[in-house]
Amino acid sequence: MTIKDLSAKTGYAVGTVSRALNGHPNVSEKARKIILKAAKESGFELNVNAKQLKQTHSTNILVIVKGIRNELFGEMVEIIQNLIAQTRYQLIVDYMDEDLNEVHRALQLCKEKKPLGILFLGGNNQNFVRDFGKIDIPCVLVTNDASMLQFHNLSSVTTDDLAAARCAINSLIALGHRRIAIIGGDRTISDTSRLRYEGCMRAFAEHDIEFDPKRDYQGVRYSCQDGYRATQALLKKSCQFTAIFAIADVMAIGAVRALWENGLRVPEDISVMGVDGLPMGDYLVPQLATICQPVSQLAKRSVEILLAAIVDGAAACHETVPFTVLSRESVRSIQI
Amino acid sequence: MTIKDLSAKTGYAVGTVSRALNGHPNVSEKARKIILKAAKESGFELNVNAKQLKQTHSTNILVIVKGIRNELFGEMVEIIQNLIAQTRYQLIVDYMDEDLNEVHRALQLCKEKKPLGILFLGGNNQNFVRDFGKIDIPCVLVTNDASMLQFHNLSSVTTDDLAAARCAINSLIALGHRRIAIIGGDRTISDTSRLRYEGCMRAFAEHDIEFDPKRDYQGVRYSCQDGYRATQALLKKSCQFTAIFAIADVMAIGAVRALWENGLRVPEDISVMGVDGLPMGDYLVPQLATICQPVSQLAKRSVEILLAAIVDGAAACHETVPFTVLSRESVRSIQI
DNA sequence: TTGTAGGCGTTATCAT
DNA sequence: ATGATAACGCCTACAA
Repeated sequence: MTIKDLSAKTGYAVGTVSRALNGHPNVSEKARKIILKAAKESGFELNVNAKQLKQTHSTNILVIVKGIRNELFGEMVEIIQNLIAQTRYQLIVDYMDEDLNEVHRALQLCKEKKPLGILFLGGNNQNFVRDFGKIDIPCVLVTNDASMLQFHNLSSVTTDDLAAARCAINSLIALGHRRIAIIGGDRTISDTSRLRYEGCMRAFAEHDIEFDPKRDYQGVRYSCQDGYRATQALLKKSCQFTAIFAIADVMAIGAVRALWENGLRVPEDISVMGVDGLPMGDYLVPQLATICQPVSQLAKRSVEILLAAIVDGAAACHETVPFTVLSRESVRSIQI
Repeated sequence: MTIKDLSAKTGYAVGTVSRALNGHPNVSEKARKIILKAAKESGFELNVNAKQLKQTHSTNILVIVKGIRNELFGEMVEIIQNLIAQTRYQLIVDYMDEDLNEVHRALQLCKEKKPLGILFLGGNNQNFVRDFGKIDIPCVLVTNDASMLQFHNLSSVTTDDLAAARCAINSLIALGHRRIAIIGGDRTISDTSRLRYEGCMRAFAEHDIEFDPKRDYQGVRYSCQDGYRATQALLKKSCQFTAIFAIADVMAIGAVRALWENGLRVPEDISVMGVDGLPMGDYLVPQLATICQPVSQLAKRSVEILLAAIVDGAAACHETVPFTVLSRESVRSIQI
């Protein structure tokens, strides 16, 4: 079943059929009705490949999600879906492995889907430096700052990772903590990990607190298990710290367990703080203190910025949306 | 950049270029080398649309994942990736919304990608009953039993949801529990929810335990928040139960919190058991008792069955892989 | 082994 | 408003 068959069936030429099916103007109400009815009756669907092969531009907006397992991205995709559904554009969501190059993927999908713009959820600045030049449609990098990259068509919307970590540490310091252990990520791979580490160091420096990374820092992957192991390692080296700051909630969850197994209670003996604001954190015992990324705002601003660029040709811009400190049960004051 | 350009560049005809690029036989070693080199140098990539438009069959295997948020599926996709990577096939993963029709989606993707077979991760039997007849390639439905459907090209690999729930209840009964509250899902929508509920009823019946669904059952959605709310509702009606069985770990997590807020400790006052075997369950305090789905086995058998059908034309079959009871800290014996 | 040419189903550009 | 027709980039007979 092709538009040719539909053309034969209705008596209209293929061109008219195509226009009717695509909602183009210059089709009489009568023709449109007849053609749409015939299409529906025969269960006809446009051949995507042929369509995309021929089309020079679409009304597609592309979201490339790097890291399927990231819960925040799941939430954001949903919000973006809803936002785009209210426009005349179509959203295409593409999930890809964390270890592949998202810019290559984007390039490929540009050829294939001819999108008007791209939203990158997660990404590695290095990949952008190398290959983004070949992309010429408006893009927004979400959760990674791209202001340094200076591409005229690449915006970014982020929370200030450095400030967030600094704020977390500061809030612990304000509660009287001086020896704070840190569970981080791989700073050589992840910009976020690097910035959060940097933020911690900044906070320590501001309060003249000496921090010994050899003793009080572990760099691991984003998982409960790694948070657990990191904490075991920290405890083995020294258990003089009064708080742990983990740069991801899942790590913090593992940390709480490890502490518990070593006879240390949270927050009575040790305070624990995470980052992300996972919905689940609210339901743990104790509730997990965390720095909450404003997921819906990130999504909203990203879409707005992308649409402005697509519709009005707005220039690239780089925005920061504010985080919030959720000081919940897993931290306590040790002020005298 | 098209194969025409490549043809001009290398002096070979487009036909030869196409054959070389696709690893077809009847291309001289010399030609292949020259063409591949030219392609690499110019960063050439085949136009997917044109290719798929023309192709009558591919070496694609398709995975349709229904429910992005399901953590188990995330794990399974990874395993499937690795398994397929060792074959001569290419894996295409498609994530779709929980509330859309996966068989429609499959039909669409069949036209577009011309896959040799499909793996459905999650799915609703009703959708299959209605529309699966139009699909004529081997398929495997994972985590939903399709034996009743009797399609010659639809296999299924499942854990026995009914038996799993029955086993969970039985294990609680064995520990001395008689009044067990249940947090379930929507039985009208989800086969899994229905079967698990059924399993619970079976266990109660076998032990001559009366179960009052009005009092001790709540049907909600799969989330911490819903588990929390369901538990609040249960407690409001009666707090005579000694255990809660939640048909998903995330619900169980919410339940623990709700109990705690009502001054009830787990497992001292109330035992809590979930289903799924989320990795995180191991790191909670208390560790969450659960029925563990054998994710890697589900994935492995599914792939094996699909490949057997594709390669050898093996008949459809319906397999059950065994679950395991993880009796962890969140349950305790109340035997006298 | 290599070249040639037709066609996949659609959109887009003309002309009507 | 509609019709005819030329691409889009590739694959695949078939011919050489």
